[in-house]
Order: sequence, then C-alpha cells, then structure tokens
Amino acid sequence: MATRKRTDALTRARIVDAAIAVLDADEEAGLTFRALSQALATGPGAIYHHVSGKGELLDAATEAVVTAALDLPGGGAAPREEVHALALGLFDAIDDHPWVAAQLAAQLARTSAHGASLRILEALGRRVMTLGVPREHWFTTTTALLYYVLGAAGQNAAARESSGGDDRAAVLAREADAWESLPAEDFPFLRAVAAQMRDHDDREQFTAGVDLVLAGIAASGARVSGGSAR
Amino acid sequence: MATRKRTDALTRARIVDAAIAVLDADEEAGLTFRALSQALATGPGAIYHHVSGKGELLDAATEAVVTAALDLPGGGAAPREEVHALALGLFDAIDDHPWVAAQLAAQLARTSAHGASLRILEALGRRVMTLGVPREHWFTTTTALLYYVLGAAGQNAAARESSGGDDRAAVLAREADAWESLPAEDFPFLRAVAAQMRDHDDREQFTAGVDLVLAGIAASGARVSGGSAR
DNA sequence: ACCTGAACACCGTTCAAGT
DNA sequence: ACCTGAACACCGTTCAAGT
Repeated sequence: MATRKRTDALTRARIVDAAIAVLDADEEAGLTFRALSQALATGPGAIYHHVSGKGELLDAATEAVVTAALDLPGGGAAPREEVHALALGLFDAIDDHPWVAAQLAAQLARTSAHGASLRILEALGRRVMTLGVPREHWFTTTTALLYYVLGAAGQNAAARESSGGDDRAAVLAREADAWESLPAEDFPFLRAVAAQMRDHDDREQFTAGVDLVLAGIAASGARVSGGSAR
Repeated sequence: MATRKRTDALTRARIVDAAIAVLDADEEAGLTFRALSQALATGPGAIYHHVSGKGELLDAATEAVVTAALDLPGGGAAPREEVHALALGLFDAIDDHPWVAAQLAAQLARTSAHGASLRILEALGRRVMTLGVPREHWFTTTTALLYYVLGAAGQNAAARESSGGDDRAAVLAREADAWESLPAEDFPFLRAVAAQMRDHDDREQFTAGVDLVLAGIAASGARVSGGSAR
C-alpha cells in the first residue's frame, strides 16, 4: 500500500515484487500497468524498459512464487517424502497466491512446458525416477502427478477465496448443501460424496490424493521393483 | 465466415454457435463483441439481450462443447470402458476446440465446481462408484481422474496448436531436441524422457495415463473389492 | 420486445520529450 | 540510458433512439 517514492532505481526484481503484491491484493484483473506504475511511483511506460509486456510479467511473477516453493531443505529424504514435501509446498504457495493456479494452467495450456511448469515437472520427475516406476511410465506418471497437484491445489485456493473470510466449515457445509439438493437422477455421484465434503481437512485430503496417484505408480511398477508396499 | 444476413431472429443458441465458430477460428483473444456481432450481422449491444456478458458467453460455449462430448451411446458397457470413452470423448473435443481446455481450467479455478466441469465430475464419478473403490476415496479418485484428463487433453491440444500445421512428428522431434539440450545437472528427468517423446501416439499415451490413474484406484480398492486385476 | 450503433470508461502499448 | 505521461488503438458494456 505504501507508494514508495523511488528511493532506488527501477529494477525488474522490484517490478515483479510489486506485481505479486498487486496480484495478491486484487487478483489477476487488478494487475494493470496503471495500478502497477502507481505502486512504483512512476509512469506506465517505465515498466516496458524492464519487461517486454504483461505476459512476461505474469510469467515472471509465477516463476518467482514457484521457485521459492520448490526450494527444498535438501537433506536426502526418501523420494516419497520429497514428493509429499513438493506437493505441499505448491499447495501452500497457491493457497497464499491463488492467481498462480490459473497462471500455471494457462502456461501449460499455452505450450508443452515452459518456465515455471517445466521446473515443477522436473522436480517431481526426478523423484518419480527413483520410485521404481518402469522407465516407459516416467513421463505419464509425472504429468499425472503434476496435473493432480495443480488441479487440487487450485481448487482448494478457489474454495478459500470464495469464502470471503467466512468460516471454512461454513463454506464446506454450504457446498455440501448445494450438492445434496441437486436432482437425484442426474447427480447420484455428487450427492453421494456431498456428505464426506462436510467435514474433512483440506491439506489431509490433498495428501491422500497424492498418495492415490503414488499408489497407481506403485501398482504399475510392482512387476519390476518389488515391494515398498509397506 | 459467411456473414449471414439476419434471416431469422437472434437467439441465445445462434449466438453461442457463432461464438464457438469464432473461438475455433481465432482462439480466445479473437472473441470480441465487435467481431461476434459482425458475424451475426448486428450491433454489439444486441448480444446483451440474450447473454449477460462475456463470461457467461464463454461458459455457455464451453458447456455446449462439453455436453456434446459427454453424450455416450448409452448401452451399459463396463464402467472401465465407459471411463475410457468419456476420457477420449473429452480428449477429442478439446483437440477440436483447444480453447475449451483453458476455459475448463479457469472454471475449476474460479469455483469449486460449476456448469460444464460439474457435469464432467458427475459423469466420471458415476463410473468410479462402480469400480470397487472404497467410498471414502470416491471424491479424491474422481477429481484426480478429472485433473489428469483435462490436463493431458489440454496439453495435447496446445502441442497441436503450436505446430501451426507442421508435421506432428516434426513437432515431437523438435520438442525432444529441446529437452535433450537442457543442462544435464539441472534437468536429468526431462532429458531422460525426451527420447520416449520422439515417437509415441498421442491418444495411446493419453489412454495409458488414464489407465495409470485407474491402477491407483484398483490398488487402493483392492483391500475391499478383491480383484478385477485381470 | 428487440435491435442498433454511437458513446463511455477502461485497457495494453507506444513514443516524443525530457533528464 | 532511463524515465515520464500523454496519446493511440483497442476492448466490454451501456443506453438513447429507433422498429
């Protein structure tokens, strides 16, 4: 909020930091070059000396958040624990910066894999390689993990956002109510799972999902690697 | 392309059809109310009599595409085959209308589940219920499947788009080359999977990924349901 | 009631002019 | 070289005026 009075020169890093602050406060729609230049106490044109346009700015902001989230302690933990740590790191990062979810999704939809999403893919894949998965499943396995992590974390963040500061339990109850009032012939599944939505822990359910995908990995790799079943 | 000369009255359905045509031709950035009204031989304001704004229009266009894709033959096939059919139906729909992937992702990121994404969740979940998965895993299992299907189908569509009409094999080779030229210490995983990217069938790999998630489902359900292992 | 299209309040981006 | 901020070419949306 404190509109700095250009104490030091404009840098790409300061611009990206300011962009993250604006995105956190006002979501993607709030990030305009006018708002951003005001926060930096300069004119809109100045930003273009350090960043080629809005697209690159969004990518850079996403990259900064993801890089921080992927920075693990580094002590050689078991690969399965590292996958958990990476997944939860991204979960929390997206929880803090909900706009990152849509940004990563758009980045993935735009191209095969670039920038931040490429880094995530590599970080997850490196652990998958050591989990006893047959080599020909490495890629599919890792992308499945990536999609689950981004999808579930994004949905969690969206649910928190829409609460508007409400009690989390109240939001879950409202959602559960909505699902239970759907027509029974058309939505048997959503009605069936509505109850279990009413009380669950978000992070716990997220980790359970990661384990489910890892179970698929273990099952498809069982023929080769034998058991880490226990 | 044929700018009709308002033979019949403007309807919501005609507007949505025209929007889909524009999106298919010019991607999301090409859908403006000016372009759309020109295609419909009217003024921009006319559209607002049938649709509340651009957001609703995008949702309606997505809904139309997804509804068509989810419309299965209906003969009671095995649930596993039906999941395959649903997944491939979405895969092909997103292949034909690449903008749908980003739209569904945004829809999921915006809210817990609405409109088109809610329908997909229900369609997949109904089959998951009959696959012997323990009840407490229904929701996580189905969302994992949903995220994989949307993520993988979207990425496939993006890869096709970026080819610009090039030979598919050439695109894969170029991507494989790019991955292989990444620094070895930083990207051991992507370098390891680059080779298998060079020649693979897109739909085949997609189905293999669906099976991987289904394997996770089978593994976590094994304790309860016994084997459809074969 | 539905349509029309000019007008309004924005936006990203550019660029002459300053330092 | 970096910054400034007015100006340009758009955009979604509104609304008086028409039929």
